[in-house]
Amino acid sequence: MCAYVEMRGMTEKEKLIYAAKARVIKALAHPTRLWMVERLADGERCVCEFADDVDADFSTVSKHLALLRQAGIVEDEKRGKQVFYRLKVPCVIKFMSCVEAVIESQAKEQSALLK
Amino acid sequence: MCAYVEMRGMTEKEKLIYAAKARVIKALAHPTRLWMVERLADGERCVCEFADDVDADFSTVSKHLALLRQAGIVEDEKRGKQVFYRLKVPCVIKFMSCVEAVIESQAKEQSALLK
DNA sequence: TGCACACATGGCAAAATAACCCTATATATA
DNA sequence: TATATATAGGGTTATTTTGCCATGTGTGCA
Repeated sequence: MCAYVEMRGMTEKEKLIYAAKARVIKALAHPTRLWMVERLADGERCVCEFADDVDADFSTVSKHLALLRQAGIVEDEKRGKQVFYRLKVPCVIKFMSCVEAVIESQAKEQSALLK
Repeated sequence: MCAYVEMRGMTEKEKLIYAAKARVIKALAHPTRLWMVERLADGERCVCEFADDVDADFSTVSKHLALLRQAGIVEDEKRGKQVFYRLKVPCVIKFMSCVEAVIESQAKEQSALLK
């Protein structure tokens, strides 16, 4: 322990809150799920559309979408034989530009090293 | 496969991009790391401050911070015996309000079920 | 010079995740 | 009603992540 004044431990309530937040973010932390979320920014899509586009088993795609639904990021609606998914809280899309900023900052650093 | 017109598979380049994005988001997808990132919004902190606050081994805290650094989210600076961490791309903080919105949306739904 | 502190890192075991295959369910359609 | 289609969910295995311990490194101080 270091000799510091202002100590502020993580309370029990905070632990629960941050676990919940991490759970939402974790749902976005997968290439396929991230891609699907960004596609949903353009409007709803059914599972089979994703299954065609993504190079993965149908059941894998279905499970990814289920995970996003459980996290509260998307919602689904069954119409006929198909199930359509759409963004429930569209603000998640806005975050992507920041993620890109992180990557660009990294890239800039990397290229600076080569000089 | 369903009978749909507009099919747009994930290109190889997109796979790389989304893997990179997911890597950044994954760095945030942990309760302890998330908590540390939010604390850093108030200014830099040294590792030992976190170690005092977080209920985990010192080495665990150090590894979490290393992971955030490798993801390009924080940067560190050694001053004397201590290493100080600070946010490198502060926009990540703005995302938190959206994550909270997701959780509130979920909570609202849950309580609606009880009526 | 030697010691104590602040961190980082390698190794390891447990836990969580991911992706496949297979089966079950619901809905349109013949 | 039988059948094909669209999707969900269980089971299993491989991979990744997590967190602790032990150890190594650098820095200030006695």
